[in-house]
Amino acid sequence: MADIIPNISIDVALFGFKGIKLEVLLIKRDKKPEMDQWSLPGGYVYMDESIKDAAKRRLKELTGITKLYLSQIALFGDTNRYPTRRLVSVLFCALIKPEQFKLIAGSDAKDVEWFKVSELGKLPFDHNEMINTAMLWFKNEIWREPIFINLLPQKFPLNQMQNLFTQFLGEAIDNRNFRKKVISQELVEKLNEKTKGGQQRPAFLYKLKRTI
Amino acid sequence: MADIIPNISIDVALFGFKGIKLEVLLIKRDKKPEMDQWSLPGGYVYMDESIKDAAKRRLKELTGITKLYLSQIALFGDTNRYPTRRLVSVLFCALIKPEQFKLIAGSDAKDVEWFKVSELGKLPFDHNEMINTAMLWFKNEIWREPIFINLLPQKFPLNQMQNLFTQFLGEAIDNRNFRKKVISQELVEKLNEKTKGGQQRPAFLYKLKRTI
DNA sequence: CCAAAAGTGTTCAGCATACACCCATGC
DNA sequence: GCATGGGTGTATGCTGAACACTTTTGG
Repeated sequence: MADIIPNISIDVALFGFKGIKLEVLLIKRDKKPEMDQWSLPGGYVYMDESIKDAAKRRLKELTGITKLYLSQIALFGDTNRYPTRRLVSVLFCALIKPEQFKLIAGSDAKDVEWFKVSELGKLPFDHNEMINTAMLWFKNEIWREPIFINLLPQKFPLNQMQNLFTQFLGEAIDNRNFRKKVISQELVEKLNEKTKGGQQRPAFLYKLKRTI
Repeated sequence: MADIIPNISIDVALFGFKGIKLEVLLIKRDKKPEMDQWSLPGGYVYMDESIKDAAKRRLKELTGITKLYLSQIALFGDTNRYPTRRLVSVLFCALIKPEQFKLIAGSDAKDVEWFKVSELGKLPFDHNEMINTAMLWFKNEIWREPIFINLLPQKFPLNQMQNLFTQFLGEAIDNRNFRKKVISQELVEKLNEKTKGGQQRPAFLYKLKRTI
């Protein structure tokens, strides 16, 4: 069980949403190369473990969560993507509700934290490209399989959902059309509750009718 | 240049079309395991070569063709997919016009031949699953990016094109709707030529207006 | 009463689907 | 003349896109 595949790694882009800006989980590296830099959490694959199982394991180590939507997005195989040796990496993405778990900085991380996707600086290796690839992938999937709904809390106003969609699509959405669409597709169900404590008119809360 | 990445391979599903049935290229293995079995052509990745370059190189070795649409489809990473050691394989697909080149059985193949996709038997390893995955991928892509048009010869009657689409989609297509669609999307252009030598009414030939 | 966000309907165009018959040729 | 595949048009419904104003609350 201790043996790892020497030239393959996995990286996990874990997205979360707390109502305003889409965020991605980064760890502060506690090993070389790129010691102390913030980067996507990665990991190796054991010899007797499938690639996907390695990603699941890594995700569990980070969040404690086991049952989760996890999708293989792309393969990064350029010769020079990793400085010290030839390493091919498989990118996985997952979407979580940050409220549901507590971050755990594993043995190879000094720290772990959420960063707003729109405010990221330069990350080590090809990790910026990985995040861009993931965002593009979500953008293409967004109406085919609205998996991003896993990011939303149990109850939420529709404007929050629309805000989330907007960030994936990278462009404005007409709110009337948006409401019609999510209701006609039976993605959401209206509740008899409203938001409280805002400075403006309270909004009805909705819950998801589907899970993926 | 001689060193290879020990736990990664690529496999190439090369599709061709001669007017009737969709075909896939298989080689007769000249090495263990599965000696003498027909299987997808595969190969290893050199240490100083990107994954995609390895696929391109392998394709060139098989067909002599260098400029070609080549797409990474999926990763096969189960622990037991290869009998003698842990091997993760990246599946690539390409679509070619069989008329344009001559098959070359490489050093690790006793023979190389086209097989009708609909008539394949059990292949070694997970190669049946690979072909199914590729077919499904094409089915999903078929109208978004009609790459399969690379399979068609320079000039072809529309019924041949429709036949090809039908095989990818796995269901019948209404011929009036099909014609309207490919013409309105400007995929094809009508020529002033007709088929000859058939037993029935000659058909107008078309050529592609787009390449991908 | 004012600022701020919530909420609501209609129209239009384009596209996918369904559907059945006549045409041109070789034999 | 008949068998075989080639070729054509219309009507309908759905979906996505565009578009502006009224409502409700807190301060």
